Amino acid sequence: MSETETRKDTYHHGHLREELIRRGLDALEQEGAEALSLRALSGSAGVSKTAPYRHFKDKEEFLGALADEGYRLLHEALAASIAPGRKRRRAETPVGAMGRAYMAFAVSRPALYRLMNSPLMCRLPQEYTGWARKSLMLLAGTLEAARTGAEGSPDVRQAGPPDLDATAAAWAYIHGLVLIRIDGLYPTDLPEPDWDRLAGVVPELPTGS
Amino acid sequence: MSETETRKDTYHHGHLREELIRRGLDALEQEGAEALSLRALSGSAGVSKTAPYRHFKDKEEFLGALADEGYRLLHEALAASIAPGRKRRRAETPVGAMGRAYMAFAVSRPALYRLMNSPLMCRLPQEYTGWARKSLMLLAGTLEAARTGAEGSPDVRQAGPPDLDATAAAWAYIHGLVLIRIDGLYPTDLPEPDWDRLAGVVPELPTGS
DNA sequence: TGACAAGTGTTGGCAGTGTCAACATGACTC
DNA sequence: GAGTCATGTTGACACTGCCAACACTTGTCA
Repeated sequence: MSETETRKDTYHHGHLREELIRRGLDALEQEGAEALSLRALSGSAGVSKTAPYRHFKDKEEFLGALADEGYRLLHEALAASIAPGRKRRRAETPVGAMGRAYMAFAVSRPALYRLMNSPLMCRLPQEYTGWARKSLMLLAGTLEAARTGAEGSPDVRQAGPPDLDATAAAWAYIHGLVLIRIDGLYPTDLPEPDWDRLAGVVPELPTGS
Repeated sequence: MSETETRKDTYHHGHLREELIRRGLDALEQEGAEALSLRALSGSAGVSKTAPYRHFKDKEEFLGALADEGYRLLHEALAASIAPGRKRRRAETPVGAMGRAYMAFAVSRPALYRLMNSPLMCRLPQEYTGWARKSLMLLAGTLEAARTGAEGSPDVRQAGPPDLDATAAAWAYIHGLVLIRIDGLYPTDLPEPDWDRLAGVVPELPTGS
């Protein structure tokens, strides 16, 4: 029996839901999303193959729980990147710092990042998309603070209606950048872009019609 | 028997490979990539479940063939968007026209677009990535022509070494924009961005370190 | 023309998956 | 202490990708 496996000595596991999510996050990066199997996960947790169905309606809902946890971690990382006390690179803007933190998160958990941004998300009930929403709003608030010249910690509540097109554009840029990198889409025989620098310079969208 | 099905009257099908690809592209958009099954495809083509394995090593290679065909179509669409005779919107740049064509392609075949940009691509042998490479180079050439002020049809061969970081940035922007749209990631309770406009204004990357 | 080889399609089978219905166990409540 | 409910188990079904062995057709070359 591998040391990563546990055997339950009681009929009821106790924290199966949490353990499945924890093991799911591990397996995601280890084996990839395609290979992630509820049965295998149950087995390694020491419960029967159908035990997960007491906690999740189906596999999709389980993946939703993983994604939600991913967004919680992402939100944490983004918030930390612009925390007041944090030491900054010279001439680094909050938007740039957040872009780099976003990139770092995705690179550290590529399979989870993919899952978090898969079409599955829009089919999920709201209870699984709370952190996703918060993460996007944190980005929007930071962009808005930069646009209106407000320094310090951004607060989306006081900044008035943000420029949502600009938010979408900045999000698109960093999202695309991250995916091209972690999916290995950039041709390997070309000199590799400086991903980290690019993540730090979120381009400006030409305004107008 | 459905009219979309065929029954072969000879032992050998004759054009099974082509038919599988054609049906695969259809099924991809109809049922989604997750539900795409070689067995079901074989069945609807009127051959046995293992017949595809005479033409493709495994499912991944089949998906690679679909993606390659997708990139051929994308290249076709991008090239048409900047063709000399084509009528242009007022004040539309070649880069903008190409961005809009890129968006239109992805929206018309979202599942195929996702497949074309999945991590699978970097595991594929070169014979399946030719059109992908050509498409990216077409984008790079158009960006380079815009950057150096050359008008008319871009030719990556004569433009000298392109600014690959700028290419990666522009690609990232439009790629991210497309994915956020087709994957339905943008919160539905917020006013929807003007995707088509955004696709037409590829932002400028601040130069320098 | 006829033997042979290569290409293509078929059959049966294996291991693995998600999911369901029926049942078992244990913890919590009155 | 009885009953209820959450949680875990067993067995089964339909489905998948893929493999080995076999069958049919076509083309090649003496």
